[in-house]
Amino acid sequence: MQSMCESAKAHVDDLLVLLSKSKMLSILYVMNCDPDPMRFSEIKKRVDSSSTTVARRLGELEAHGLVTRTAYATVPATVEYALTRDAIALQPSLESMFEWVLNRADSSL
Amino acid sequence: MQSMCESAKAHVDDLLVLLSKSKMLSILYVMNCDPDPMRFSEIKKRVDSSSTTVARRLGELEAHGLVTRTAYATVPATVEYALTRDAIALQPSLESMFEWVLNRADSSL
DNA sequence: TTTTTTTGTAACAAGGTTGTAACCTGTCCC
DNA sequence: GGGACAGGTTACAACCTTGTTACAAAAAAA
Repeated sequence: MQSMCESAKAHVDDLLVLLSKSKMLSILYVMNCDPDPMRFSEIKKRVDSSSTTVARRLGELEAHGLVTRTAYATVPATVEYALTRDAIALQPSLESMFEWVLNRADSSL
Repeated sequence: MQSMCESAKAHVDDLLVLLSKSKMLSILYVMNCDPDPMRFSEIKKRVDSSSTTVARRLGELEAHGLVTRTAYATVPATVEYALTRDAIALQPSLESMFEWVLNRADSSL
């Protein structure tokens, strides 16, 4: 953590801060569960959070190149979010982390 | 996320909130890197955070049964923290997540 | 005409979180 | 007596983050 060059450390911190934001792991997880692009309302429903927070998180993910946003000129508007290749590379970690979480939640009942 | 019984959902949320707290992933990661128990000052130095935050995080981890705290009556006091078996089970996920993070930080230089 | 739908944004108050600085315990050493 | 050390705790101000509410747009349905 402390033994790297300054800029690498900054990038690592940046990513850890990103991943540690509320609902971030959940969003990445639900998007990973389903390989198809997902609509805003579907993500919001699955992670069970406010529009504001979901919109903020998706914006942050897009800014970091982890999701793409595609808007269609339908009525009413349709917007699809998809994970980028980089984000998909995170899939195995997320899956095993959630497996651990679910396991632990189960055994604590 | 939304399709489970209420209490399981609460436990999952609880764990996700825990893991999403600042420096939490870093603490678990540095403790995983080295299999030996680790002292407070060593953890603090490696994750580069304030005593207050490190103490709070370690307390939360202990409350969740993810670390054990052992105090020795040396002079001055020595306290060692160790991951529990449960926390060690999270190791593979953390390792591959950090690998992804480091990779990504590297390529963005 | 009014309502409904999707996908957001803006403002704001309430609450949560952080680091800093000060302090503490207990013993050894000067 | 006065440090120094490890491992914290406490108080507090500053900052960050959250949800809520209101609003938007455009067309189709009631």
